[in-house]
Amino acid sequence: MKSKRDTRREDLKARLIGAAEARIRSSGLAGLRARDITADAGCALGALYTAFEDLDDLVLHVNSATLARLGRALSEEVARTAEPRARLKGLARAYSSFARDNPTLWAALFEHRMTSGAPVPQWLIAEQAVLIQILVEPLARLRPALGKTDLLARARTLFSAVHGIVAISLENRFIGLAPSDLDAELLRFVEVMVTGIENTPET
Amino acid sequence: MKSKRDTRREDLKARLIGAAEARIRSSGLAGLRARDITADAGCALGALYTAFEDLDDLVLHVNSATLARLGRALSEEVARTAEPRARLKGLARAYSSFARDNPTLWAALFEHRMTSGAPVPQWLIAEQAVLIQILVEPLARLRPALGKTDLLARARTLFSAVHGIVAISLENRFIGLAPSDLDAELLRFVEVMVTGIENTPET
DNA sequence: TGTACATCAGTGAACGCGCGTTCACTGATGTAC
DNA sequence: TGTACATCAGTGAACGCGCGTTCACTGATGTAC
Repeated sequence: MKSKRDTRREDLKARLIGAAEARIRSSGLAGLRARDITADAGCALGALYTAFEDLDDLVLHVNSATLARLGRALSEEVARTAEPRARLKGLARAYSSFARDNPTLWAALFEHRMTSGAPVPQWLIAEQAVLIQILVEPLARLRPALGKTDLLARARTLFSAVHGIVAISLENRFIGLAPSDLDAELLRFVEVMVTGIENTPET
Repeated sequence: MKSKRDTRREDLKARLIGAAEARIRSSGLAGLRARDITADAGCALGALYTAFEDLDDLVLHVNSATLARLGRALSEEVARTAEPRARLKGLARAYSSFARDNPTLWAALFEHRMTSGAPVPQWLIAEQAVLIQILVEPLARLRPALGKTDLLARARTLFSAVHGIVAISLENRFIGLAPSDLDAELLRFVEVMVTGIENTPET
């Protein structure tokens, strides 16, 4: 059974992740400060460095939690819609909704860079891979003859394209679609993509 | 005619922009330092603040120069290929090449946020709009019946999607296509999109 | 169960430094006559 | 053209502060008997 120390430690970690998440939600990743987080979490500044490697490490854990929530949102859509075309459209809409509802947390997934310049750790990459698999499955049903490698490439392209459309629309820094037109344009886009993927001849 | 003062001033601005550009090219936007720039430009630290509002303002001017170079790269492709489908594919490839050849400058276009949290100034937005117009023209020839608003929406979607595919592939933080597969996948993608745009019924 | 000691999670003041921006100064450029 | 004065672009040392991280300390938790 868990020692009191272990329980406290886990509780501290959870409070720090929760506080960091709330701060990113309200002020964005760029406004994240160690002092704010620890104050919100009700612990000393130094405690952050006993629970996590450093601030980057904490952000990675927030991103992990965000990926998990995104994964749950997409899985709900999977449970809701079986037919491949409809499911892919639903997934695009779910992705767009998630990004719109959690703009700063979602942005942190892509904005965050390690201070040291180190690459994103493998365990986070692996968590991302799970999401791509959600796309592979309906694509495989649309193109049963396609090999694993091709399916993965198609899934990544589809994900990246949908992400680009959502990202450029939501940050209003570059010229993108007005948010009101986003979902309609996104559905049209996925429709076109899916039809294309179904009918494109093998290469 | 220009006074000696005006000439010097323009020269100073150009040197600062050049130095900042070179620094972003080699170390990325995050590594940009006022001291490095002015040292490279051969002027005093304070000179930066006589030539530009602040560091953000200088970065905006670098981004403007980058947009201009991107615009020239795309225009060359326009001159090379008239047929709409082939031109759109060529533009996607040119965009991907530009991003690959100028990764940090290209990334700065999307990464840079005003320190003050102010929005991107209108004059920069206007420079971006010109690039979207390059897509509108061939799309209009593919779908002559489509209205201006719809064409613009289609152009923005296409741009955003291509951008997303390139962006996620080039930053290797998120799961994207391997760079070696990028161009092939991009061409296939544009092919599918264009065919879809040609054939999708009016809404 | 109770006591004595050991450990170590958590504390928070202090460190250290990076870095954008300012400002009193000066020497080159421009103006007036 | 030449001289005297005015302007102001450019200088660079100094400012100021934000902020991640450390570390000597302490009190709560765990262990041994």
